[in-house]
Order: sequence, then C-alpha cells, then structure tokens
Amino acid sequence: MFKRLSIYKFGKKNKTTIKDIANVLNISTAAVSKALHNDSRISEKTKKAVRQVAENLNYQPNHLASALRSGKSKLIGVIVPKTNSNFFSSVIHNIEEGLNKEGYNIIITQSNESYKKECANIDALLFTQVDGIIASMANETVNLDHYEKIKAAGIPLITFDRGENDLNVDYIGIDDYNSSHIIVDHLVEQGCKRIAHIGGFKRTRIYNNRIRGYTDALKKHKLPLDNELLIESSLTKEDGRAKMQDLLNLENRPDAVYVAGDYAALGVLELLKEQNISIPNDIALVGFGNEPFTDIVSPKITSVNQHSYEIGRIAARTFLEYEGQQEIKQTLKKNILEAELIVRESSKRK
Amino acid sequence: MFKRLSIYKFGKKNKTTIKDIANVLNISTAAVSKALHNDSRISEKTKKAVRQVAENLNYQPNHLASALRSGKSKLIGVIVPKTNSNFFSSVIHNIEEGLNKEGYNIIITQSNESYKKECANIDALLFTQVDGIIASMANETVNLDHYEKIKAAGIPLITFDRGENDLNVDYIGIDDYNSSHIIVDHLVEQGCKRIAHIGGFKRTRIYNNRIRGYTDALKKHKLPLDNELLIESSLTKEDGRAKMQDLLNLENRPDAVYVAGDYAALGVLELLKEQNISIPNDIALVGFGNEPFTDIVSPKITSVNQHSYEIGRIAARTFLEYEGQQEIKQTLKKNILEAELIVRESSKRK
DNA sequence: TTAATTTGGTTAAACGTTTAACTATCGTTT
DNA sequence: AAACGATAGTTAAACGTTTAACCAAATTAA
Repeated sequence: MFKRLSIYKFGKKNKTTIKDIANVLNISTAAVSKALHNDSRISEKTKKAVRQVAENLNYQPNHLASALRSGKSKLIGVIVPKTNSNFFSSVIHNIEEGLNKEGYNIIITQSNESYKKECANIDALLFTQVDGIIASMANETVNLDHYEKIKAAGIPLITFDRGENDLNVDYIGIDDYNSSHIIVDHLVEQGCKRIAHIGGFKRTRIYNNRIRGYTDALKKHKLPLDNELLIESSLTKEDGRAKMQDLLNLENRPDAVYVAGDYAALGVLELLKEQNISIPNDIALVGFGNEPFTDIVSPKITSVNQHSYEIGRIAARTFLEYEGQQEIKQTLKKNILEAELIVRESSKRK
Repeated sequence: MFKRLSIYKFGKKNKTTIKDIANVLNISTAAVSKALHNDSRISEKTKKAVRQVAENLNYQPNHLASALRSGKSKLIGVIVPKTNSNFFSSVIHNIEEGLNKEGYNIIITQSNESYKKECANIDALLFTQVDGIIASMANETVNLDHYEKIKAAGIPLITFDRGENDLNVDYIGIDDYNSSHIIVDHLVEQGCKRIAHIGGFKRTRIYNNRIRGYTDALKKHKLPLDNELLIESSLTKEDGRAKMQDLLNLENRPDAVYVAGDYAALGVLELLKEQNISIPNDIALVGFGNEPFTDIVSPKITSVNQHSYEIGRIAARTFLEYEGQQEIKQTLKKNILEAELIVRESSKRK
C-alpha cells in the first residue's frame, strides 16, 4: 500500500478538450462537438468512438466556453431572505430538483432580509450570467429598481412567497387573503370573540393580504373591528413578545391572537406561558408557516402550511416553460395555492 | 404616469462590450480592458474616460468571457448536508461575507445527507468551473472518490465540521474529543454516575472523536464503562426517541444522556416527558449543536456551541490564502476550535 | 547628441466551445 | 446520364475577454 501524498498542486489543469478528442480520432472539433450533442449529422459509429475517447481521456466539458458561445449558462439564480427556515430550504430543494433534470444548476443567495444585500445578490447573479432568477423578496425591500435590472437583462424573473404586484412578473404563493379567512373561521368556531392580529408590514403584499383577509373575515362573522387589535410587526420572536405585551396591556384583552409568522407566534407563546395565561383557554394562538418548531413546543402551535413543495416545483416548471422562448413575450402567470390550516393544541378548545 | 408594460422580451441582450467602449474612445479593446483593471500602463486621463463611457453605456463585464480567458471563475462552491440548520446556514453566511470582499461569489449546494446527491453536487460545481470548494460531508458518505476528483481538478478543497482524515485536506471544526470531556465533566459535577451516550456513526470522524472523548472522560472520572450505555444512532429526532427507549428498557437505567446531536436530543426529551421522567433530576440531558430550538423547548436543552461564525470566517480565509498560489503546494491546515458548553435547564440540578 | 528608459498605448492570439455555411461522397430517381 | 438528395462530415468565424509581445513618442541620462 502506498501512502497517498498529502499534497497536491493547484492550477495544473491538464484538462482534456474536444480538440484532444478530435486529434485522437483525426476528425474536426466541430464533429466532436456535434457527436457529443448527438447531432443527426454524425454517424453512430463516430459518435460511439467520440464517446469512448471522451471517456478514456476523462473529458469534462468546459462550461464557461459553451456558455460564452451559446449565450446560455444553464445556471439559475435563487434569492431568498434566509435559508435557515424550513419553508425556504424546502422550496429551494424542490426548485433544484425540477431544474437539475433539465440540466440546470442553481446558485442560492441569501439577502438576510437586507435590501442592500439583495441588490448585491442580483448584481452577483447577473454578473455570473445566470439564465434566470427565482426570488423571494427581503422584508426591507420597497424600491424595486434592482428587480427591474433583471428584466432589463432580458432573462426570466419568477417570484414566490414574497412578491410585489407592481413588478408584473410571474408569482407563486399561497392565497394569503383566504388563509386569514380560514384562520378566523376556525377561531370563531372555537368560540373566540375578540381576535387580535399581529401582522407583518402592510407594505409587503403577502402581509397586506393577510390583514385584508383578517378584517374581511371579522366583518363576515359580524365581529366588531377594533383597531387596537390589529398590530404591525417585524414578526421576529422578540417583536412578537413585545406586541403581545401591548395586547395584554389593553383594558379589554383579546381572547385569540392570529400571528402572521411562526417566529413571532413563538414569542407570543413564551410570554403567555411566563404570565400563566392559559393557551388556548384564555387566549387561543395561531401562527403562520408551519415551521417545525410549532410541533415541538408546548402547547403545539396551530399554523398554516404554505406548500413549499408545490411552490418550488411550480417555480422550476414556470422557468422551464420559458426555455428556448427567445424573443417571445412573457405571459404573466400568478399561481395562487390554497393554504392548509394545521390545527394543534394552541387553538383547540375541546 | 405611464403604466409600465407587463411584458418584456427575453434574449434581447444588447449588451455593451469593451469593444463598444473602445469604439467610442477610438482606442483598442486592450486599452479598455487594462483601464478597467487599473493597469499602470494606461494614463489616468484615459482611465477616467473609459470609466465614464462604461458608466454611460451601462457596461457590465461578461464574466464568462473573462473567466474563460483567465481561467478563474471567481466562483466558490459550497457543499453542505442541509441549509435548514442554523449551524450550516450561519457558516455559509460567514463564508460568503469573507469571500464577497475579495470579489468571489459562492454557489451553495445541499447534499441532503445523500452520497449520490453529493457526487452530483461535486460534478455540477466542477462543471461550473468553480475556483475552489468548501464542503461538509453527508452522513452517508464513506467512499471519498468524488472528493479526490476535486483534488484532481487542481482546485483547493477545504472541509469543515464533517471532514475525513483520509482526505488530507484543510479542515476547520471544533475539538469534538474535548467537547465530550467538557460535557462529561459537567454531568459528573451535577452528580451523574451512569452517563449514556447516544452518538453518531463511528465511521464519521467527528462522531468517532466524540465517542472517544466520552469513553476517555469516563475513565478519567473512574466511572465504569458500560457498553450498553454507548449507542450508535443516525441522530434524527425519531432515532433519538428509539435509542432512548432502548436505554429506558435497561435494567440499570442511566441517570444522564449525552446525545451527539440536538435533533436526536429533542426526540429524547419528548420521550422522557411523555413517560413523566423528570429532566434533569431523573435523567440529565445534553445535546450538541446549540440549535435555536434547544432554547425554546421545555426544559431548555444544554448544548454545545460550535462557533459557526468562526468556522465560516476561517474557511473563507483559508481559501483566500491559496489565491494566486498557482502551482504551489498546499500546506495542510487543521483548525480545531474549542467548543463552548451552554448549560441550560436539562442538565442543571441545582 | 545619442542611447537608454519610460510612458501609453496597439496588435493579435488565445481561452474552449458552438454553429452557419459549405463540401465531398454515395446511392437513388427520372 | 444527369440531377438530386442523403449522409457525414469540414472550415472558419464567433462569443467577450485577457495578455504576451511589440512599438512609437516623449523624456531622461551620459
């Protein structure tokens, strides 16, 4: 047995090119290229020979060269606020699966909810010559010029979850408006009469829709609309706590809280437990996103499943539909999925 | 106000090139290229003019072309088992931060703990002509041929957290062996006498080190080594439950369990709560990884902080040290950080 | 004054593919 | 027998940069 050397050299790229293959077989590089792409103008015999030699020489196509020549990098950029949430991680996984099949690879970037980082990400992706971008916007993002840049670059832009109507691009997400209806319906059914909503920023489309759904659902059930019970929040765990404390300070406390994000709902849960307020009997709690921890904590938090699988799959498919459609107009598609309420202990008053 | 058109065309890439700039200024493309790279052989006056025109024409360099010509893609591949863990997500963030500064961008791929996916990821990254790869191995991975491929490609390979000694590449991780000592010391201090260890797969270096640390620490404290108390696990939440049940079935139950992963520790916690076994008084519990949920559940789980920040930063720095070192031998570096035990309710017997 | 050096460029090839346009050979049809 | 159509390639340009090698003009040194 030899001990493997612990040292290896960089830069020593003795890469085989199609030229090497061509030389071995005494044919042109064009023939090799065509053979490898299974062009009909090359005989089966030559194709076999080329494949054999390519194998022997351990040929690896140079992606940069083909991308440069063909104008297609076969790379898709993905922008998400954060990867360490189950929702985004799962969406990414499914986008990847859908695109890999067609020979695309994805570049994942995180904005960390920062507008500046999102701009930098877009620049980096365009710089890398991606063939398309699938994005979910940062919370901070209001100005959309950087997204217009993508359109200006002439590549497809597909948004999911956090989109913006003004952008006029494809979108995949759940029906936030109706989700609020489902949640309020459920809480009313459990006997709740004063339902508060700790929502996200109104300027963000999805949160705005949830807010509209909430108010309309209250009207539907002929419940009074109390402005004190509708609160805007950054939806972090800490802000969830803070906003819940505000609600507890009210003279007329709510008997249910619908929080537009699971992390904030977790903050609410902690605060209520600390103050020995019974969940769901004193105050029922519903979160949003169905993050794994909603099923871990005690009491388990009722939440909304956002169908990350479907969203990822549809995003990939949507992009692929544009494939090859050079110079052809984009047909705008909005995919709105029906969300699913997962009822757990935090809102189930037997 | 104009209503923005909801339709835009793809492929219409009227991209400005250095040739366009050269034409405007009536100089050569070489001069433009040099001006943009701040070459000393170009006068300040020309540089200013070039930059101005570039700005006006909204010039965006074609990364593919420069990468092809220079042989450097300025792209670094990152391979992680999963992005939806706080540890990996945080490491990635810090790698990115370190590399962005130097003009590098990263491509994140997930293996989903699958050996096959890991192979596919490496192929995809090499295909994309990344300048280096920073990786943490999948649980499933035993055979290392695909990693040898990276070395064969002549680019730096840096591993973190889940590495392998046989690979002989740079590594950044915590001192797993000593972490076990710290944990056992802590549990002994709390009065525990029969400490079980639900560990990871022995074949994985980090888990093997934790196991060795565990047994050596027991010896150090003159505690008997009971094979029944040392269990190998896949460390999922479900397997954690199952392995804890095995421990509970023993005639002589342990009075403490040190679990090599937080998810498995969570399974343990759930099972113990269901069976009304008091934590930490009947059985003390320690996890590993300091995942955010350890601080959410009740009782909060004592765990080990793996310094994801440092790991990411060092990984980036390690790569950058190779920059420009073409044809120069790699000097093997193993960065072993001291882990930190975060003591919480699950092991604190007042 | 002449040679050497510096300054500020230019020219042309190269990176590894892809692809439009062309060609040579052979078998088939009228 | 001439024309045609397949078949199976070849040639050469192109993608947008970078860079080694070269060069002319201006400046400096001897």
